Amino acid sequence: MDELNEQRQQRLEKLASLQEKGIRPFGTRFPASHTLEDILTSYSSRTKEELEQSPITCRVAGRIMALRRFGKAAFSGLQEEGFRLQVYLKKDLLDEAAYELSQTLDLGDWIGVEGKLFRTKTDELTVEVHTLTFLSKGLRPLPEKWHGLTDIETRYRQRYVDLIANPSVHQVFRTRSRIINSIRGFLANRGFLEVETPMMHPIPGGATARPFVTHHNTLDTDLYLRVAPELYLKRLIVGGFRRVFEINRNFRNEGISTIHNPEFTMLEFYQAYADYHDLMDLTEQLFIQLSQEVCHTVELDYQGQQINMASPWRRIGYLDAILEVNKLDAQVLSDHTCAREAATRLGVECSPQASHMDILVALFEETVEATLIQPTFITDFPLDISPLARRKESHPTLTDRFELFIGGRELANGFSELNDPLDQRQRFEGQVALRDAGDEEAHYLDEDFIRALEYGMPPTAGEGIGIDRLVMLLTNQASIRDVILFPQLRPDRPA
RNA sequence: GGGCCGUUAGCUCAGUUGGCAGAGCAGCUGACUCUUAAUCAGCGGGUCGUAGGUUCGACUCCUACACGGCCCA
Repeated sequence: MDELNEQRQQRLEKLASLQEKGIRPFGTRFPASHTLEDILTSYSSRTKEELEQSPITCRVAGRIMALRRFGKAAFSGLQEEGFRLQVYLKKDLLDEAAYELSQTLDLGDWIGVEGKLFRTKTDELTVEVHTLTFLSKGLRPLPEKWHGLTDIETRYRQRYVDLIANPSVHQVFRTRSRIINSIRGFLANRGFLEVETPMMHPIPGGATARPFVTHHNTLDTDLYLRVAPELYLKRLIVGGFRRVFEINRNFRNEGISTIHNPEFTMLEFYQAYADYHDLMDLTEQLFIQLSQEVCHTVELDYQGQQINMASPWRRIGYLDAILEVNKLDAQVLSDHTCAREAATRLGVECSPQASHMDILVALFEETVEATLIQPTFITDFPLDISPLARRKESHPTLTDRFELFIGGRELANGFSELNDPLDQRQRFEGQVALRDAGDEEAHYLDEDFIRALEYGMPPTAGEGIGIDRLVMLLTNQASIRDVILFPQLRPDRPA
C-alpha cells in the first residue's frame, strides 16, 4: 500500500530530477557554524538594528518543516533537535541553480543554508539565505503541520516520526539524559564507582520477578536476562569496593502498563558501613537536587497533583501506615482473625490459606500505596517479602528496609543488606519452598552468592531507584512509554 | 486474563435510517519577492484494520480475529 502512495511516487520523481541536475539527493558532510539551538539561545534577544549594525552570518542545517512560497520568494521553517528557525529564500539573493533547487524542495527534506541573520517585518529571527545546499531527500510525507502526529500507536512504533512531528518529545528525552548525567555526578562526587555487571545470569536473582530465558548455543546452557544487578553488586562489596553503582537495564517478564515496561532502567548503588537511614537521607538529597536542576523548583506538578519535594520527607513504618490509612486498631497486627476481618471489611481479597503477614501485605498494597502522594518513606518491611534485607534487631519479623513512594508509586527500594550468610541461606531456602509451591516470582538459591557472603561482607546499605518512573515524575509524563524511546509493543501486523 | 472504547486518504477527523466515500491540512497545476495554520483559482488521491456472515445492496448490522488505548485482576 505504501509503495503505491501517490506522494511517495511524486517524491521519487523529484529525487530522479535532482540526480539529473547533478545534485546528490542524499548528500555528504555539512560543517555547520551553529546548531539551531545555538542560534536561538545566542541571538533571540538581538534587535533588528543590532543585527543590521553588526551582522551575524551563519551556516546551519535542518529539516524543512514549513514552506510558504509566494512567487519568487519563500519562507521555510527548519527544524533540528526539536528547535525551529525560519529561513528566507529569495530569488535575488540566490544563484540560478540554487533558486531552481529551492523550487523543488519538499516538506521533510534536509537542507543546509548559509546566510545572514535578520528580523522580518513581523520581527521573527530569520536567516537570509545566500547559499543553499541540498542534504537529504524525504520520500514520505510528514504528519499534518497543525495537529501533528497524535496516533499513540504510530508515535511509539515509529518514534522517529513522533520526534519529527512533536518537538516536546525531544525535550523529554533530553531531560532524561540530563537526569541520568546528574545522578552520575551526584554519586561520583560521593565516592561511588560506576561498574557494569552481567545482564545474562545463570541464576536470576536480586528481585521478586519472573525472568526472561535465553540460550547460549556454545555453552549449551540457558541464561536469564537479569531481573536486578543486586547480587553481583554485593559480590563487589565483598571484594572490597566501598561504594559502587550501576545504571542499566533490568528485564522482568510481567505485564505491560503505564508504569511497567518489560525492560526498564534501574539505578542500584551500595555503600559499605552505611545503613538504610543513611540511604533515606541520601535519596532525599538526590531527588531534591534533581528537582531543582530539572524543574528549578521543589514544588512539582505531576499530572495535576501538587507534590512538595522539600525536606524532610515523612517516614512511617509499614505496619503503622496500614493502621493509619485504614484507621484500624493495633490488634490487627497481632491477631490473624482480626486482620482477616479487616481485609474483608475493606474489600481486600485474600486466599483462605493466606498467612497473617500475607493479609497485611495485601492490605498495604491495596489500601496504602495509592494514598502516598507526597514523598514518603515506608520503613520496616515484613521479613517475608524482604529476603535480602537485614533483620530488624528490635523486631525479628521486620527488616531494616524502606521504599520511597511519590505520587502513589514506588520510586525506590533500599535496605541494610543482609550480610549473614547463614541467615541468607535460610531465607533462600524459604524462597525455594515458595517456588516449589508454584510461586514463579520467588527467588532462586544462589550458592555462589552465599559463598561470597561467607568471605565476609561489611555492613552495607543498598538501594534501587527506578529511573523511568523518576523521569516520569520530573517531566510530568503520564505513561512510562513516554519516557522510553522505543517502548515494548506487540509486533506490528505485516504491512 | 476480563470489561469498555477505538481502527475511514500521507496526517487530523466527519460519515445521517443500510442506498454513488467526505472535509481540513499535505500533494499536483497556475498566480503572488516579508510569510508564519500565508492567500486565491483549479485538479488528483481510498483494499473504510483483517476474514467471514446477514442483505437486492454493508464504512454502517452480526461473528471471529489482529493491533492500540483506558479501567480491572
